Amino acid sequence: MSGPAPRRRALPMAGAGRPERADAARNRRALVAAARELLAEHGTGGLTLEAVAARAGTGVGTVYRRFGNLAGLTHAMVDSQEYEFQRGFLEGPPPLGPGAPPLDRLHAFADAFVDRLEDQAELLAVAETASPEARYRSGAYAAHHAHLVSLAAELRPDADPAYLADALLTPLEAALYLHQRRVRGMAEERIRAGVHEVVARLART
Amino acid sequence: MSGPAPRRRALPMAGAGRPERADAARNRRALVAAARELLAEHGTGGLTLEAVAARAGTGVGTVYRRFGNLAGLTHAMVDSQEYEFQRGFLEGPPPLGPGAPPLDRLHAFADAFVDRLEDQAELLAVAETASPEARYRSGAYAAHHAHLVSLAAELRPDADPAYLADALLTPLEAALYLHQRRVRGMAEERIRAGVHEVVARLART
DNA sequence: ATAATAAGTGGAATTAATTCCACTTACAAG
DNA sequence: CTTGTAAGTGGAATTAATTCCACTTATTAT
Repeated sequence: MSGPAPRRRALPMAGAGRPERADAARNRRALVAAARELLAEHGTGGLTLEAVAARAGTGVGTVYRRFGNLAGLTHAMVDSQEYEFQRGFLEGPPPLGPGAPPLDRLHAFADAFVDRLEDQAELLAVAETASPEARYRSGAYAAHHAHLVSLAAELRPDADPAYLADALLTPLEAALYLHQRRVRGMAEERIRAGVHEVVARLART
Repeated sequence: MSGPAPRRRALPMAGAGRPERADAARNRRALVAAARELLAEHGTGGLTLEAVAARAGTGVGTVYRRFGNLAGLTHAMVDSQEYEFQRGFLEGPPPLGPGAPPLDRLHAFADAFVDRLEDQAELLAVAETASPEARYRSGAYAAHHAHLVSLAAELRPDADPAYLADALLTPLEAALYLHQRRVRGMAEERIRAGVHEVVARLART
C-alpha cells in the first residue's frame, strides 16, 4: 500500500535493502525535480502525475513504481527538509537536539515546525491530504510522534504520552496553518505564540 | 466553490433564499438516501458519485448541481446528526447547552464529539478529507469554532480565543480518531480521557 | 564476455471526479 | 388556463489517478 522500492527514506530506517538500480535513481531524481519545477511554475493545481512524468521524460508507470501514488511523490518532495529536521531533533545541537531539558526541546521542536510550515505549508498540505490517512501513516508523522512520546514520557510520566504526542502534533497540521494564515488572516507570530502556549500547558508538570 | 443551492444547512443560516423546487428537494433526499445505502453496503470504497446517481435514478449532473462535489454530499449525509449536535450546544439543556459553567460546557462538548466520532468516524473522515480545505471551510467547523471561541473567551479572556478554539478542535479530527482506534489500537475511553485532559489543561484559568 | 534474472520501463486501459450544455419542467404572474 | 423563465436535468466529454503488462536493461555470477 506504500512505495515499493527501497529509497533513502528519512532517518528511521536508513540503509535497508539492496540499493536502487542506477537508472531508477536517476529517474527518481528527475521526477522529484520535475515535480518541484511544476509546483513552482503552476502551483499545486499544475502538479499532475502525467505532467510530472512528461517533464521528467518518463512514463506515468515509472512515477507509480517509484512513489506508489501522489502522496509518495509529495513526501519525496519534502524529504530533504524532513531529513534535516529529523537530524535536528535526533542528533542536532540543543535545544532542539539532545542535551537540553525536555520542555526546552519541546518548544524548540514547535518553533522549528512552525518555521517549516511558514516555508512549505502548501506542499505539506498536499502531502498530508493526498489520501485520508496520508498524514498519520507517513513515516514523518511516526518519527515526530515517537520523538514527542519520549519527551512527553520524561515530562509527564503520569499522563498518556501517546495521546499527548498526537495532541501536540495535531495543531501543526499544514491545512490548518494555511487556513489560519489565509482565511483567518492570522500572522505567523500569532500562530507561533499559540503553539507555544499549547505546548506549555500540555507539558506543564 | 461550494454547493450552489439553498438547502436546510445546519443551524447557522437557517431559512435563507427562496425554497428549493419540489423535484430538486426530492432528488436531494433520494441522493442522500442512495449514498447512505451504498456506504452501508460497500463501505467508503463503494461511494462513487456515479453509483450514487444511478441508485437514486438521476444523472451525475444532478449530484453536482445539488452538492457541488463529494465533500458536499458527505456533509449532507452527516447533516441531520450535525444539526442535532449544534442544537445541543446552542440551545439544548445544560451542561452541553447554555446555563452551565463554561468549563462544564467544554467538557460536555468534547464528550458529545467523541460520541459522534465513535459513531460516524468513517463518514466524517471522508467528509473532512474530500479536499485539502474541506474540514476548515465547512459550515460545521465554523459553527464549532464559533462556539468554542465564545466559551474560551469567557474562561480565558487573556488568551487568544480563536487560536485556542482551533487547538481544541484539532485533536477531534476524524482521521486521527480512526488512526488512534484502528492503527494504535487505543480504546474509545482512553481517547476520551485524553480529550478531557487536553480540554482541562487548555481551559484552566 | 555472456547469460540469467530481478528490476525497471512506458504507455494503453480502466475508473472516477468534475464540467458543460442543450433540453425539460415547476411554478408564479397575468 | 397560458406562458415566461429561472431552476433543474441527464448524460456525453474532459481530465486525472491508478493499474497492468509485455518489453527492455542494469547488474551479478560464471
